[in-house]
Amino acid sequence: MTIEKKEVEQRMKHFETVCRDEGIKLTHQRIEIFREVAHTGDHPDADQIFRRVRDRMPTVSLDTVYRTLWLLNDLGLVVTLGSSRERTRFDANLSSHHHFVCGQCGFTHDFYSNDLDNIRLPDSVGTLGEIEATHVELRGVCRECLEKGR
Amino acid sequence: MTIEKKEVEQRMKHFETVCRDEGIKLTHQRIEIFREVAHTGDHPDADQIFRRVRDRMPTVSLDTVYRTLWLLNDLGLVVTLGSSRERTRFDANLSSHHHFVCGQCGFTHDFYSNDLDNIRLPDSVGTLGEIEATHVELRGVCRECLEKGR
DNA sequence: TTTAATGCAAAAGATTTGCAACATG
DNA sequence: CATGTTGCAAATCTTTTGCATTAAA
Repeated sequence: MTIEKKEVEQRMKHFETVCRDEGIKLTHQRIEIFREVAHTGDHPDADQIFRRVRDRMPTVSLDTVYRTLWLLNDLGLVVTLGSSRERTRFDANLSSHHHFVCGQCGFTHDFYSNDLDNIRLPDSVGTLGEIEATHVELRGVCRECLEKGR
Repeated sequence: MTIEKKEVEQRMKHFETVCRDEGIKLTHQRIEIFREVAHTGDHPDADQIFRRVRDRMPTVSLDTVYRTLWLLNDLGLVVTLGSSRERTRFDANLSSHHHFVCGQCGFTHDFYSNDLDNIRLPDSVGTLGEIEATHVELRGVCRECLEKGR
């Protein structure tokens, strides 16, 4: 799943702006690593990102990829997903979206829904703290696995 | 957070029934490990469970704890939570509930809501696959962290 | 008694860190 | 030029595995 060129450019611009504002140096490595995450919608993990970036930039190291990804996460430029047992995966899609997770193959598909973005929460949650984001996660079996299973 | 005695007993009963039905041996270790998860509501990780069980059963080993927890998970007796960067945590609360996760301290509070259990999903998700469970995750900052921050 | 489960110790992964060399602003 | 960043290699931390011993049914 590839992100539209226009969207990728927008994400790159935003990334550069945030780095400048924060006094973070724009190194080749960081640019290529962010570009890699920004232009895919398939939630790669650190190792996958490492391999893909290495194709274009053979000297890059895995630990730089890790350091950069967590930096991007701290800067709010990427988000992590992936539950406990699997590796951490990264996503540069910052617009409000929800997830359908296949319990069989682990694949996570994004989906959008205005209704879900605006769910009404029970008053009781106000006691727990301040809510910043609401995220719906559907667990199930994806079409591909359903077909394989039969 | 401690679970009511009655509820714990119910969980233990269910655990024993499932094990018998599946031909899984009811060893001391398994009983104590499940009891430990069943009687707490604070989502402990494998190591915490190990330490707590070891207090009562000094010979238990960490790998047995892991093996048992994943077995319980496969049997549908516990559920895992905890996102990528943190250790896997375990929960024996099987009734439909949702989570409030504090982005600061990582603490996950359970909460209940009939409305959320029955959210209406957009038709489009039908194309993704078969949905088994809907789970709402709220991200924010918990009361404790809010107070510390100020 | 038979088969599955445990404990131990060692292995395997994934991720992180210290430090000298290097590139960015 | 000063400082932050990288690459390397080694360390760390969590989780898993092989195997001989032990315990449940």
